[in-house]
Amino acid sequence: MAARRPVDPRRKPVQQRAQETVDVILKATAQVLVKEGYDKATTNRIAAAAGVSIGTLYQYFPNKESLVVALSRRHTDEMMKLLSGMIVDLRDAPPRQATRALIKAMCDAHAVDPALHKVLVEHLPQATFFERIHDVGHKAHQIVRHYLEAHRERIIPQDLDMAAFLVVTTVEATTHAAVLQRQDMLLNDDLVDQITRLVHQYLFVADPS
Amino acid sequence: MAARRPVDPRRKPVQQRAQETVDVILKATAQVLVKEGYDKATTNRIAAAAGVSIGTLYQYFPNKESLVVALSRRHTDEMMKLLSGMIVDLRDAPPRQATRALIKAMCDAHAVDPALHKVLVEHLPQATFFERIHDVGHKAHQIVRHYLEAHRERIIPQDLDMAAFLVVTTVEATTHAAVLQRQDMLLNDDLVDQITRLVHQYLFVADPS
Amino acid sequence: MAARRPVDPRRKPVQQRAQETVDVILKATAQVLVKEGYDKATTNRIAAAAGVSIGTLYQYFPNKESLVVALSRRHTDEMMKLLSGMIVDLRDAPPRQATRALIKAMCDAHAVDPALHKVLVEHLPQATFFERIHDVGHKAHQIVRHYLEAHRERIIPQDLDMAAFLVVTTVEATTHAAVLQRQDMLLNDDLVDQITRLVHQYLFVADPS
Amino acid sequence: MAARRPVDPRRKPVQQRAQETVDVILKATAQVLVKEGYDKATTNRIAAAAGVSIGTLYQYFPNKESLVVALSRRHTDEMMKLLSGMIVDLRDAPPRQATRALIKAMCDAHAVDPALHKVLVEHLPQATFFERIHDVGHKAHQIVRHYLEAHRERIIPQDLDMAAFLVVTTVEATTHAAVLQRQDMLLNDDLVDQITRLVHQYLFVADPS
DNA sequence: TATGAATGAGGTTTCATTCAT
DNA sequence: AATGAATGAAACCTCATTCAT
Repeated sequence: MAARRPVDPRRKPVQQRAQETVDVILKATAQVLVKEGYDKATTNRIAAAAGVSIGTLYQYFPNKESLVVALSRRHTDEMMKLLSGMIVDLRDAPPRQATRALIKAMCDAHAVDPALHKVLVEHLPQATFFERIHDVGHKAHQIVRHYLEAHRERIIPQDLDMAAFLVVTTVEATTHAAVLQRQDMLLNDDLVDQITRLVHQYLFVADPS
Repeated sequence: MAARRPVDPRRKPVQQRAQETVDVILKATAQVLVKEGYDKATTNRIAAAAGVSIGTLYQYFPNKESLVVALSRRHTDEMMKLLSGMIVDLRDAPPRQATRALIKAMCDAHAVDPALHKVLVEHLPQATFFERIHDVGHKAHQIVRHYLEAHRERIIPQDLDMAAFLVVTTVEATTHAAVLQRQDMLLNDDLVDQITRLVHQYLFVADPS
Repeated sequence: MAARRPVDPRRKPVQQRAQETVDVILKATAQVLVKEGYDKATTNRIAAAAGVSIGTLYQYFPNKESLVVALSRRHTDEMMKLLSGMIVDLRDAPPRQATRALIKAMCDAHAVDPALHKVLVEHLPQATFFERIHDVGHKAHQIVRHYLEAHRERIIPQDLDMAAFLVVTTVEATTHAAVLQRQDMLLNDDLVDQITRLVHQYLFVADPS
Repeated sequence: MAARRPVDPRRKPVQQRAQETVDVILKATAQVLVKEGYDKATTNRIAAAAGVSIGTLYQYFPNKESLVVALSRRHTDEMMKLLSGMIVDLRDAPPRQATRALIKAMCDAHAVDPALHKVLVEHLPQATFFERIHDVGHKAHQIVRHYLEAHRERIIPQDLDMAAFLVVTTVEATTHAAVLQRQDMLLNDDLVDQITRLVHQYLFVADPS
């Protein structure tokens, strides 16, 4: 097994100014990643975009990977925050509202920075990848799984694990694709309504709710 | 607009031996891409894996990108062939069979070489990407769209374009994810059954079929 | 038209040390060009001769051609400086002195670094070539042309343009050849005297001066 | 000293067809050298231009240099032929006619293939260079030198060697430059007249001839 | 004799990273 | 803390040349 390289920030910025520098560097990283693509995102270009010297960049990040990892942490933290709100709402909500809440939350989460999300998903090395980005999917899977178990009596599919897998995959893919390719569909609630019906009819027995 | 670099093969192999060499190089490209990842897939490594000299590689491919493009053409051609079979089956099939056929075909298409498919999807430059890989999705979208229009009277969703988008995205994402992450689910027909029901209930009014 | 590659220096050195490095690299370029010839003057060899790493060389020059172009700019600037001095001397000088001044200036200009001059003249791509090196000849042509017009009444040839062409070509070729092949002839003033008479008798009607 | 590589043709073509092949290859070499420049004149490109395979080219020429050398031999042979005619004419001609003949011959010689001449002069390695191309200048120098000695009593310059150097350099440079840059001047005899007077007045004491 | 596939040394160039200032 | 000059391994790619067919 290859030796893992350090990915943690090199030094904790304590001063106000230093914290701002880190912020500027990460913002520049995101911008360059999205605008120029992963291959063109060299450390020198990022430093230039941030308006700091390459030396300064290496004061805070020991290598290029650590930059991307730090950025992905920030990004997934934001997505997670939105999904966490959902957990609370979901707990005891009736099926249709729960489904809607899941989809809404997924839309919001993917709307944080869809282009950056795409680049990060595609280019983070697998290890780091699972560690952070896939957490979003993984967390969603667990939430859904628990919900299904709690409402087992109303659920059509027998295999709850497979059902959770299908639901999460479907919701994630459709919201992600919509955000990336069909932003026009997000202007009103039609798309959310449709996905809701797609999932709801699959999961739940007919119900007057 | 940035100048596009050439991606077309440099010289058509005329001798038998040369055709074999091209084949060996592309097979090595696929292997290295999958096993080592895009960034580690250097032309020298590919040439070594193919057992030819670096010069031989450049006899047939003008640059690294052209290698990947040629490989993606082969790959998408194979996927397309499987999807094309579907068109015929779909034409006049009743809803449930048509849905099943779509999902089966998608599963088969993604099963061609899922790991390679993932690398190609993630790393092909956008322009080339849309030209070939996305063709698969695009073609599927059109097939489904036509089918929905032909059976409009039985379809629940009003917006057929959105419906086609949701169905294709869902089927593609779930089959792709299953192939990549949950190959255990593909051993029997359970997953296909589930996806079929997911899509069928969404699209079609209840029917004794 | 083929796309021109960049030839301008990549980064303006701001620190003292960097300016010295650029200087060292250009000096090494000249040395290697002269001693080894154009084809053997690889960037690696130049970097080695300069005692810097290949990466340092590419910090300041985006490609090999830009190195040669920068060097030719330096070289022609020096030659031009010497010719510019001539303009002043020539203005109102009587024929014989003017002729002598022209030849002297040409000798001095070609003596700057004759071996380098030869390599540059022979290998610079045409576009760049005309832009800089040929400027020397072009400038000389215009100076002579103006002088001839100003003294038309004493000039034998009718076609002043052709006369200027002949004079400049002759003076340039003879001084250049002398500097390159017959440096012994430059030890005293004999050669300059001879060229002076060659040109003077051709241009001017007999005169007691 | 570096070991000299063979430059002689590898095998004397004996059959009719083989002789034609050699001819085609050399013509292609000249064409590519002139149209594409020395650097772009690769052996593969030359073979392609000649319509033969690279292997065939190497049947007749052991390496690239030998190609260029063979071409330069052909070229200088043609130029020499034109100059040789001059020798006879010159022998006992009176000064003005002799001068004119020299200049005419030089014009003719440089008109053989001026663009090719330029490429060859600039790129042939020095050793080969002096051996063949400079022979033209050298031969001209000797002819002129002999003529001057034979007519010493009418010659103004004392140093006949220097005079011959000046005359040959001047005539060569002006005819060469005219052929390359000012072909319009060659349409009538004006230029030849002017060069003739330039040289004649320099060399010879006034004479009623 | 002719072919063209194959070779690989060696060229140009990039970019993550270090370190003296 | 910040700078930016310097590094060099390693990437991409070319082209003179060989050799099996």
